[in-house]
Amino acid sequence: MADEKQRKTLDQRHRMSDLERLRHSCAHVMATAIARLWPDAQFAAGPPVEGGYYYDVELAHRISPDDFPVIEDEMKKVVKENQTFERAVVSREEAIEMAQKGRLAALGERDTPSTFKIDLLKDIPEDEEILLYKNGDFWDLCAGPHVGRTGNCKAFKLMSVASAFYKGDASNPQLQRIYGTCFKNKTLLQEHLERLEEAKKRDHRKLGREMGLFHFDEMVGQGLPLWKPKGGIIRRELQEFISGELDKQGYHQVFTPHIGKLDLYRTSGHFPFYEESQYPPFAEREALRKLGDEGCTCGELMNALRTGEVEGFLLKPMNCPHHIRIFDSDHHSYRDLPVRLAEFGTVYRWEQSGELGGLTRTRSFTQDDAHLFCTPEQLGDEIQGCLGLVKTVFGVLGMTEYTVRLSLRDPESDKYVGDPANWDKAEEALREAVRTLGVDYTEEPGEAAFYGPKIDFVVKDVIGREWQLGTVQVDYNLPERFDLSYVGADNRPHRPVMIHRAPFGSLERFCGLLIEHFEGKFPVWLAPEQVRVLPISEKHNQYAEGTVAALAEAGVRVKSDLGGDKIGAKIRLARMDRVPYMLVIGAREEESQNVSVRHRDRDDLGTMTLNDFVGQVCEEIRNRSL
RNA sequence: GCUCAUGUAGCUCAGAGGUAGAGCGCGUCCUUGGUAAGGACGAGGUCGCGGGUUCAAUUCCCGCCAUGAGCUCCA
Repeated sequence: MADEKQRKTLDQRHRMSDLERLRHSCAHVMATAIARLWPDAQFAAGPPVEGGYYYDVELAHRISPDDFPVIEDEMKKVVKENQTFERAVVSREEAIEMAQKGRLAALGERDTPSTFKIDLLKDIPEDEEILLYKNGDFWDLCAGPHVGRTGNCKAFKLMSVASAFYKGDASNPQLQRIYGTCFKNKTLLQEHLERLEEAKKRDHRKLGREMGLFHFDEMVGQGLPLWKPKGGIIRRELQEFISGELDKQGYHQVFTPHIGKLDLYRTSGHFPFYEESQYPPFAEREALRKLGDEGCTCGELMNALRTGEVEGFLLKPMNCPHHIRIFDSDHHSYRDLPVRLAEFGTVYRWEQSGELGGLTRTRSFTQDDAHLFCTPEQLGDEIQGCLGLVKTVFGVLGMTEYTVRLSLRDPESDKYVGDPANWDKAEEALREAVRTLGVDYTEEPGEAAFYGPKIDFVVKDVIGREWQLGTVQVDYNLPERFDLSYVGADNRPHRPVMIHRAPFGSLERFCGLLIEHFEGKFPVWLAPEQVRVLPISEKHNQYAEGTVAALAEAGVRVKSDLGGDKIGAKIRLARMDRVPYMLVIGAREEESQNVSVRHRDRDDLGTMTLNDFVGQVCEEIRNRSL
């Protein structure tokens, strides 16, 4: 697996774009500057990444953003010196000798060897040649390629410093990772920095607070979102939208408790296998009392829960076991299949504290979950149905910026359960379905769940992080573990295949990305407040209230601003609240029984009768127009 | 979970070893104004929580909690 990844990066290096080549070269310029400032620096890897580059360094001095100007000044000198990037092919022995003398990723020989470079050398396959690059006195182990001269790195900036485990392994030491970016010229760099600033304004955490959509409360707990009334409206609208689609596609909605007996999860295999990422189980009161009387320790209690000696309950980390028990509560003939059970199911997972963030990663979240039980023959059609649903959902919301990932098993690994022949069938069924979908997709070997392959829809957030939203997963494992069966045409029992699917994935995460996608400017059907009525003076408050009543009667979410502000201020406020429609009401409107319509983005839409406006807005809501 | 940073009014932030300030928001009053900010006055803070150093801590030190970035993880 590590080799696989290593190989991939190597491949990518040889296929670098011009910009990546420039950024990769800038990483060397930065390393040169750091080596001048701190000669004891030990460098690991320094590749280009989306938006820039980084270089990992081990250094006694803790680099902070305060050091950036100093490093950048030194980098400017290196750029000004306009050193040539020279490529050298050396023997393995020569490379190792240089590394032993501390000569790699350094400006001269040192007392200490270039430890990380020695280790990286070991990872280069025997049949591959060893490449070094040098600029000035700075030699580095590097497959390249690079730009011609350091003078090409004209427009760069150091962005941030963080830490990263060496080779991405949490058991390895942590290095300081310094991020920078580089562009062909200063204008492009400036534009990039402005884009980043703009993007931050769309951050769902910022907008969520400003717009009063959700709240995280220290007293409630980390990663446990509270949906406020306005966010609640968005969530409810999304659920109603999905429910409508489910009805069309022959799903049955079910409701299940938020907890289940540990035995349920022992059978599914999730306990104690995923114990570390679950809220701890709780024992029955009687059992606790008895163990307490016996002077049992917490450790002993946990062990007893693990072995099943003491029965306990778990907050549900997923909905599948409950749905499986619903399926299994009836006898099924092949004529009944597929059975499609759906639920907006809230699940609880003990995510690592450092992983939590806004709505995108939480400890309680609600999946728009469903489990389909079908015959092996039905699998292909059912997958296509699921993918179609995901595509429909994304389409209605205008989310076109997604990538599709087909996650397959790693044929080398033994972590996967089930019959390889079934895996082949499932992978082929998914591949076939995603092709039919007509979108670009990437195949990712080794990314499958342990119980089956899957297709994920992935969307980026404002700072470029990728998040999995919609997912369709094939599962041969759980039907086996729960010994599910249906009666076939041959009157004999057969094992159904299960599909797990969720178009949104998690409502929390989806809403987070949706907020960023719309910049808080939701389409009318989703907007918490759809229309605001703005009387020009208090003389028209009564007519305004009548207008509000008429809209509310028609099912429109409407409010009025009856305060003493001037109309300009009221408009400003409504726009900042991102209300789609504003109705300006004054003497002229009251006289003619009309309303003046203004849109948050399209400005003045002219005057029309209240009835016409109600008709238009209701139509827009009904169609879920964008 | 790890590394680093941050935590001051509802929000955005300034500040200094001697118990606090701005803008916005909020409240009251004046203004009744035609398409992105009318005016006056006022209320609001145990300076995240708990220890320590000090005559004195919101400020310095330690621990915890929370948030952010990155890494690791994600059934």
